[in-house]
Amino acid sequence: MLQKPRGTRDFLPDEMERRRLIEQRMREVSRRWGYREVSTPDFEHLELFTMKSGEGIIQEMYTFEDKGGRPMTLRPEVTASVLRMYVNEGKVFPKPIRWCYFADCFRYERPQKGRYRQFWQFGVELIGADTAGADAEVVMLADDVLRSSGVTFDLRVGHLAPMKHLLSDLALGDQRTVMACLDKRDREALAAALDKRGASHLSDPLAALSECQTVAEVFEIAGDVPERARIEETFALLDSQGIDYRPDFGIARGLDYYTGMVFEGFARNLGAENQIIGGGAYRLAHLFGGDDVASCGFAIGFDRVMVSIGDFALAPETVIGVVCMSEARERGLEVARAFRDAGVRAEVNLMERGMGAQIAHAAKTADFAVILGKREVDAGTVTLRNLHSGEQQEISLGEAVAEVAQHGDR
RNA sequence: GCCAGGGUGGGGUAGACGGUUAUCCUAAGGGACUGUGGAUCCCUCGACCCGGGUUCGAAUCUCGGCCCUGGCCCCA
Repeated sequence: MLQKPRGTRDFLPDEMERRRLIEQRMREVSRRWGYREVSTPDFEHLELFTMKSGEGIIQEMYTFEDKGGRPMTLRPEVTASVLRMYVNEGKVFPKPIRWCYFADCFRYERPQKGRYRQFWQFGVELIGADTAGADAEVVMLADDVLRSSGVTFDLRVGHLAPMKHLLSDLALGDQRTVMACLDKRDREALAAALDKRGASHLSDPLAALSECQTVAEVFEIAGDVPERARIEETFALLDSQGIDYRPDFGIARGLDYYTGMVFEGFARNLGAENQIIGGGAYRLAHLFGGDDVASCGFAIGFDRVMVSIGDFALAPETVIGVVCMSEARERGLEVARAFRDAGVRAEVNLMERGMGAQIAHAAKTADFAVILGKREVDAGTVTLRNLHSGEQQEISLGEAVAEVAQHGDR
């Protein structure tokens, strides 16, 4: 049998409804903060992503040439596209710009728990506000969105400035290597990397930086960095709103374009792939030919959130099954339409089965059966049978619709 | 790319010193039943992941691949 491609998934209706529900909550929370949804192409010029992240990521992407020989790729993430869109057509909008998105992305990686080759991200980008308030808003929104989904998570917020300040004597490439060790919490590799570069004296301060429980401790170690006021203000804003997070100045996020505040979130009940959100302040627009505008955003691994919260019961929906004998087929369509017009999900019989079999089927899939035979057609009535209680009555169509509507959801 | 464990009808499974027509449950479709229920009974549908090898004979042994699950690396 033909299999679906590796790392992809099929979603049955129950799961699709759960996904739509959570997705909708995320959108709704973002909307309330003023973040309006945007959409960008599913594929882009390959160059967009190599400009942002380097050539090395090509092997992780679904790249192809279009029929004109242009190098293209299915998007591996959304931030680059949104910033490209900003440069293309968003520059004239009043700042700050608040956008959100929900989109599937593609990466050619080894699938494992919570990691798929086609996966969905919900994210926001706040463009054009270079302030502590902007940094704090993005973290607070992330917290709000994640809470709305019902996922249980730990949030860690940091800033790159103290770490970079300590590493300022090292070459840029060396800084990156050391920061990667820090990000991974690999103290041995960290010590080795520093030793090799004649910077062993930084080992203890850097390790201590990762362990800091408060912002005050950070500056005892890193000294009075220029970003100090902004960092203190950002964290004070988070504290003032009771956001549940831990300061973590060991977060490096490994990427060149992050410029200041960075944060991550982890689901408590997932395995190796437990990071469900990552974000921070960055500068990208200038790479795509725009102004060097400050931005801040996050991306949530939607599928991991869904894995983390697991299956949950959906709100039941009242369903009626139209049971009709062959002489009532057209009447059955009229009756179904009346229920649909009233907002009720109505399914007509299509199987040319006997009445007993139709009712048996309706009993499995519906809450009410609306029975139509010669008698009802002649009398202009319907027989409404409650499939839970077994009670039934022969009444007018209008009365039946009212009865079902009043019943509400199961 | 690497490591470990797996793969039998749609779902769940039995069968493994190699040997009849591959077991059972469930789901689905039909019938008993042309005006009333999920019961019961009967029938039907439907599987050994793919390919090579060993063998008279492979679901079973062997090799390779694919896929799944988890982990490593990576994680924009």
